[in-house]
Amino acid sequence: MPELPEVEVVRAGIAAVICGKTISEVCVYHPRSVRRHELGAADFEQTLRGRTFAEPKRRGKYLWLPFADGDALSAHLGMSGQFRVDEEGAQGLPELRHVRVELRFADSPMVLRFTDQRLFGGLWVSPEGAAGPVEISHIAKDLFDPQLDIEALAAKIISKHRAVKRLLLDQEIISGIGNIYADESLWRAKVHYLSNGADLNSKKVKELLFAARRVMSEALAAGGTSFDALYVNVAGESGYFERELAVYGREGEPCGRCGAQIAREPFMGRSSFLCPVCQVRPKPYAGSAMAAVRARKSPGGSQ
DNA sequence: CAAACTACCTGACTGC
DNA sequence: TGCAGTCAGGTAGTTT
Repeated sequence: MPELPEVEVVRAGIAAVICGKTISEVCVYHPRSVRRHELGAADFEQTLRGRTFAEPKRRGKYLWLPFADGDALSAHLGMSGQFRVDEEGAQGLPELRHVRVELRFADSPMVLRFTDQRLFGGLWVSPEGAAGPVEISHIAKDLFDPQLDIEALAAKIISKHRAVKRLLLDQEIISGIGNIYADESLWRAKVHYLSNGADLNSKKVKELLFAARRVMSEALAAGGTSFDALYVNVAGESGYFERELAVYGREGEPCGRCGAQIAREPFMGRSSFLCPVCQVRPKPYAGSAMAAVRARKSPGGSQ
């Protein structure tokens, strides 16, 4: 499940090998992987030939690989997308399953493969996208972006009457955070995922954002989080941050701070892991929809 | 207009 | 052994 640290590991891995290389051949094996390329798979293959790669970029979980001519190859890994770099005809490689797109180069025996079991990810060409594809202009800056205005971000979060985990996961508010690092950040800052943005003060929100930046920095240094073969770097290797996770995937294990059992609760159609002691559940709003339902069921009753 | 909901996907796993 | 059902979750498009 690639989030910002995993995508950055991939970006750096690609950057180390494709800068200055010129594409000679492109094969699309599954049209869904290029569904965001509006002119279709054949055009995707044809238009990429002869392009020369410059320095790969990233915002949040999106990647774009600029070309020397000002266009770019954009990418999102979705749930299971991977880039793999191998030598043509290399021996002893494990069979790559779910190869969707292959790129070969005029000046190198390297093969760049995009693999994706679940097809949530994809590639497309962004005309004049070298400085930032227009298709991702709605995506907010991420916590590693030196241009990020943390005060403005904190103010935006505090202005929202929505659960803070929804806000962390909203890529139009702050990008790069997915389910794993959201839960880890909330645990570190001792904030319950159901807390409303408006429940928090600026100091607490910034504490949460700094926790998120820190946990993702640590994950990046460890090569990312790998639960299974669904996330690996461009050489097919797993990251080591899974063992450092405090709550995610640790239902029933003791909290590293207080010893209480880590809980798992359904939220937004996925799982939220938290320490029910360190992270105090907020009282429901008197005016919330849930409070209205309770009031209707037990008129005059109090919570 | 903001917020919430749902379709898109495949493989691993569970229960009968 | 087989098979239906469940879960994993990021994004875009649709509905409320």
